[in-house]
Amino acid sequence: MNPIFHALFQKSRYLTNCLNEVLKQHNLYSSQWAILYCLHNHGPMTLTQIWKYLNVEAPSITRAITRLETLGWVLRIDGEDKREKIVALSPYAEEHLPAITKTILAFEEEMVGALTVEEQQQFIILLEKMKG
Amino acid sequence: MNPIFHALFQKSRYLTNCLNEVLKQHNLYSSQWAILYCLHNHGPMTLTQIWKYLNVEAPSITRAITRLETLGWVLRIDGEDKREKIVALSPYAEEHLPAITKTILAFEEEMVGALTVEEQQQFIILLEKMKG
DNA sequence: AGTATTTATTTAGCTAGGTAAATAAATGTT
DNA sequence: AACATTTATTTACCTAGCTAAATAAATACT
Repeated sequence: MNPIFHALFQKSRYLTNCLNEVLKQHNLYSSQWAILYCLHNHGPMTLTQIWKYLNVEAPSITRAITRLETLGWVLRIDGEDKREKIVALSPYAEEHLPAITKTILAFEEEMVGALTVEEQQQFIILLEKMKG
Repeated sequence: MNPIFHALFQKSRYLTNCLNEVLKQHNLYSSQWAILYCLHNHGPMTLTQIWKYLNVEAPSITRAITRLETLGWVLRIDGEDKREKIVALSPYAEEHLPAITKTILAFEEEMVGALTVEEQQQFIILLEKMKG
């Protein structure tokens, strides 16, 4: 097997584990944070907007949102189109996001700090080149 | 969030999904194939050797081996040290591995073919640079 | 208007990773 | 030899992705 795949999968697992470790102090998992971050940038979104943006399937998002709702991070609001549910950050989330963002920025600096900006760009270009 | 992480996680998911798709014709999942490939290269191994090599936790391997055993791909043999179980490829696996390897090589060529050898090396170097 | 199709979300059930704790055999210590 | 510690595997249970199918609302068609 091409070592690229082994290396890529392994680093991906490793980084999500690290991210989960770091997010423990905020009682969050990395996938939950991805959603909060998404909502923070875009404002309230429908489930469909979220899963399309994050590039995962709908059921994963349904489950994550349900969890985030019971934990008090997000609110589910009925849309005008009664089929869709709009998801928004709760005041609790708004309040805590700055501290979490700080944690994340430190984490990213630690993980990716050894790479120059050019190397980071190069890395993404190479990633994109795998299967067009 | 640094786009590197988003891109990395996403490509990792995408590639495992593609790999699963391609392995369907052999009735295998990517994680199962990783173990078969490992055994093919190293010969019979203990569970501990396998999970250390693949860099995952022991319970994931226990589960996968149990599944591979009931499907007839591997055999579990008691070691001299009665605590450890030695895992070996079954004759069935030995028989089918060449065809599977062929499938995998074609898949890899498709996925990584757009990258030159230098780019592939560069990619791995950049991956390694993330968190030393 | 009534029916068929599409779209948004959810449910059920699968693989695949993780941690924590249980079990059983081997090894070390006194 | 008896007891404590370490090591290998397993079990139980969690997150997190996936597909397939169910449900419910909106839209299109005739």
